[in-house]
Amino acid sequence: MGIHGLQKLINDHAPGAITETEMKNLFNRKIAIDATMSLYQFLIAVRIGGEGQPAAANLTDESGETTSHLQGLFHRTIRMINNGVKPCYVFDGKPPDLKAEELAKRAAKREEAEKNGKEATEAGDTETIAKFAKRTVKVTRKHTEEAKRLLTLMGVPVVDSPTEAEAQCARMAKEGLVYGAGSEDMDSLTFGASVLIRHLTFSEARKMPIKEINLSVVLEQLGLDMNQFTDMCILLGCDYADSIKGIGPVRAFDLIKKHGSLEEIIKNLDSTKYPIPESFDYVRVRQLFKEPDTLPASQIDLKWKDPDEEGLIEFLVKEKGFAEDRVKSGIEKLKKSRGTSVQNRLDSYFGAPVKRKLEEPKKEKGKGAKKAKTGGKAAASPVKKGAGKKK
DNA sequence: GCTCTCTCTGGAGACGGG
DNA sequence: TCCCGTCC
DNA sequence: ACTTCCAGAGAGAG
Repeated sequence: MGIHGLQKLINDHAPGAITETEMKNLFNRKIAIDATMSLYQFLIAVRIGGEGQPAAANLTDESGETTSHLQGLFHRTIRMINNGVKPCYVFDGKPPDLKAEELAKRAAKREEAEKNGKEATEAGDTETIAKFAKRTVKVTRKHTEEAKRLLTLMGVPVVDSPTEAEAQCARMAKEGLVYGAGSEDMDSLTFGASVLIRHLTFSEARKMPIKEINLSVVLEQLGLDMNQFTDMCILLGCDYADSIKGIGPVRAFDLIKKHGSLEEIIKNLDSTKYPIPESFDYVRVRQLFKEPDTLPASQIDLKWKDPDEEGLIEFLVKEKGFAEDRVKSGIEKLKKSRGTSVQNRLDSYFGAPVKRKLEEPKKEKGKGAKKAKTGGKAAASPVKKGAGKKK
């Protein structure tokens, strides 16, 4: 997924488009997130390492149904909301035709893995079973429905995209419905997202910084318009077409600057030196990036609500076997964060004074590590960040 | 010297008790 | 603050 | 998608 080498090209030629943001810059920001990608990650990652464990070592409820996606989604979403972010999750619809080839490849791979897994099961080879389990991971309709139910109970809006969620997120950002698209995929920019936010899954300070990439600055600093940028992305290599051997980031950028469009580039390219691959239907790919089948902002209504406490207990604790105290503490974080966010919005609307009573130093029980969000702007920058950096 | 390709490396969810 | 067992 | 994938860094080929 993504555009090959685009991150580096932007690093090199449009560094001003990249901002390392702090959490406060995302406070009250609405961000559209590809839900399917997130669920996939959780299904892959949230597992019990299986020495002697049964094969599919996901977290499960009593009846053996997987709950890894719910566990991951619940906590990650709480984390974001707890930091003032307003996430909405966008779900995939039908994939575009141009992706059929790519999807067929993936399906074949999965089938092969399933076959191997089955043979291992018959042989009772638990190690091999576990090995192939991760390759057969697939986000099912059931996972999706459960994720939507959970998010709705949490008061988080969900959006159904007609086609690719990534394209829908981009359009929502483009049309100003949200601040940006939260994704690791650079093709968000090719789909026209005004702002792409990478490494949003901030795990406190121990992880990578959050990076914002601003599309208009990218275009400005590269000296390209959006059509030229799109053509360059196709040249770099995307999910929907093969790339041309021998054309990398440097030549792609050069060529688009020189000729302005793929038509002109191909016309002027030495085809013996750089043969055009057969499946290089750049006209259709260009069209797909430019006008993907997505909903306009006017047809989407985003509302963040208070969590349904009873509903969450019923779903997560009674049906899915989550620990009640953990779910309750999660709900408390949601309620508290929402209160803060509403309060803050009213404050800024009415020009309220700085003084507030929300200065509880303990954001979590017992852990004073995080800076208490005092009302004043005491320049309370967490200075102690770059601690254990040994390398 | 420049550019692409190859190879190697490291990291890949989140929580929380100790 | 980090490590690592656990989350379900 | 961890028996993989990706990004970054450095070496080497054209």
